[in-house]
Amino acid sequence: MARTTSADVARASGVSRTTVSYVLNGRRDASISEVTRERVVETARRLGYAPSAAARALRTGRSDLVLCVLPDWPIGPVVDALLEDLTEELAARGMALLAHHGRDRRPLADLWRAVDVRAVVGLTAFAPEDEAAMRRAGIQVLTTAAAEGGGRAPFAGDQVRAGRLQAEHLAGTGRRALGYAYPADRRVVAFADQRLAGVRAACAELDLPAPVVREVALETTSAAAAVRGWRSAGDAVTGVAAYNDEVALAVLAGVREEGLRVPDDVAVVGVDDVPLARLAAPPLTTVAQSVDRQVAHLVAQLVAGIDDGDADHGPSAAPSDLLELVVRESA
Amino acid sequence: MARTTSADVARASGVSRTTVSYVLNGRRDASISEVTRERVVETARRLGYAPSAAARALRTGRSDLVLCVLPDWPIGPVVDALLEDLTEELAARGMALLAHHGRDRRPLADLWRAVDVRAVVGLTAFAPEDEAAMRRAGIQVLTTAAAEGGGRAPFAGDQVRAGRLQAEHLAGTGRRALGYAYPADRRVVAFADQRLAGVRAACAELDLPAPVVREVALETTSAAAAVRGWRSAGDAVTGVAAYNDEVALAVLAGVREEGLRVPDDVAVVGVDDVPLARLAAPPLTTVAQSVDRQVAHLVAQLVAGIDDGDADHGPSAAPSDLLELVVRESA
DNA sequence: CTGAAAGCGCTTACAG
DNA sequence: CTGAAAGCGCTTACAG
Repeated sequence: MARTTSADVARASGVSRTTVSYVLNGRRDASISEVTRERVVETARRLGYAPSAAARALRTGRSDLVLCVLPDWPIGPVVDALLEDLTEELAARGMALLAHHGRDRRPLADLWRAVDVRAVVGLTAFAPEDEAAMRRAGIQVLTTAAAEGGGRAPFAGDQVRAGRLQAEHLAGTGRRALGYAYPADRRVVAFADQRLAGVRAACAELDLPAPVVREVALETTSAAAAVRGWRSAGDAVTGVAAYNDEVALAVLAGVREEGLRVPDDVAVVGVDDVPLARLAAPPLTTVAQSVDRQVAHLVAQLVAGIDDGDADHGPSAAPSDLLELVVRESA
Repeated sequence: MARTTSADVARASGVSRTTVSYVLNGRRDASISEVTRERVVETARRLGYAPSAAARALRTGRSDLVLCVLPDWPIGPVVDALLEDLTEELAARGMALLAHHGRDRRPLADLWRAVDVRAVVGLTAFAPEDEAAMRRAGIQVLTTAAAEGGGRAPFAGDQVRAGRLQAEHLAGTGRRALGYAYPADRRVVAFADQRLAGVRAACAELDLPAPVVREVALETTSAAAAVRGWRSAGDAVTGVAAYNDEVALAVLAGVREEGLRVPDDVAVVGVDDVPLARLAAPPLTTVAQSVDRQVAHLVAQLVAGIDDGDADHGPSAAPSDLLELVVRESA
């Protein structure tokens, strides 16, 4: 059984394909009689007619598909929320969003065999040749990735400031010798380095010694080893800034393992405020990132870029109140 | 600057579009001289030629795009791994995978305006009219969702058995009055109900009283209230099966809050074995699901369905060794 | 070994 | 108010 085409609908309703197209695309200029309109709509419904996206794209020269290329690091609730919101916003503009989950370094070129896209939203940086090729093909490219070495992370606000907030809080509660719990997951180094830079900068400004960096895997033994290292440093570390809440939870376990107490012996601060942070023993002090506001900001930026067709929208300044220290009991 | 077409490549290399098409699609039957072939390939590269997916799809009548419709519940590492593997497998077959993240109940029909797809993989059940429409349009539909009321979850192995394993372990360590910590997140009820059914079944078989079900949100106060409820039940509950590790961690916090000890006063078992499970205080006993094997099984099933074009592949039996109890200190 | 031509299903000036 | 016709860029019998 062949696919239903607009010609089928035209024949069945006794009009030309032109009229079918006008009716179904709601063009107001060509005034079609109400009777005809209804007949066409009804026929299309009855026949289960779905226009060919390929034919439309070929004819109009533009696609209604926006592709979102996901980053290499594990995607969490922030990206999830972003995708949902972006899907919604684009749908309101007649566009559809689909996400590419390939972790492979395979060039995007392979994808273009399967789909034509109107715009590509990168939550990660593109290979320069990929980006050039896309622009040459007339695809609009929006990247939220920071320039190499820039102070801004792909999104999620100002990572450097997150580290700064951690160190300032630790210093504010009287800790002078700080440790930094660096993540073992290599996919995440770009974030980690920026947060660590923030801790370093704060230490320098506050006349504290530079933080003692130790890698902490998500296991008690790894964390315990790090804790021993910190305690036996020249100045015994009394405050630890962790890359994120998961790492902070590992540090908590390591401190327990070593028979020390939090925050009396060692204070610990995380980043993210995951749901589990408040359930930790003791409840974790952390830097929360406002997902809602971040996402709203990003979506607005992307939609603006797509609306005016300007491919050169760099990331504009994020609202400055995206980060917030949540003080609980661990520091 | 207009887009580069196969006609441009043909002109620049002094051959016909036929030859360009043959060369670029690697058709062996039409024997093209090696010299010509190389010239065409080189010219295409130099011009940055990318065939129009729309034109190809229109002409061949088939698309190389496979769409994966994601479920309503929060996507975690399992789905992530699945998407990666599936992307890889399909790429090897010249197809591309893209994911749809819309949580909306908006009909899929809107999506067909933007893309033609070869197959749709549903990690969630489709509305009957959506599914019918897709099949009518010649789209292959593969669903991993269990039939309503069926014993198998969308994927991720046998959820009923996970609950069974929890209850059996608790009973095996001498607990007779069991509690069930039901999740507050409504998106996850399908899973929760199956796991709970497993706990119920095991209790019945072992001649234990039915489990006392309490909802537990991811907050200490909510969990503490549940713990009080369990302790004051007719038979004071001494073992709790939690929906998953996150909920189990909340129960741990609630037990602490009430001044009780785990596992001496109350034993707790989770499901999932998330990285944080081993970092809990005390380390969490849980039912691990082998992500790798699950994913491999699912991917094989889906790829088989796409390869032979048979849309009627029901979920075949999963390997039985997907679930494994990991005994740590909480039970 | 290579080219001219048809046709996939749509949209849209243009003519009536 | 509605229709006939062109053309988007490709692939593929078919002819040479």
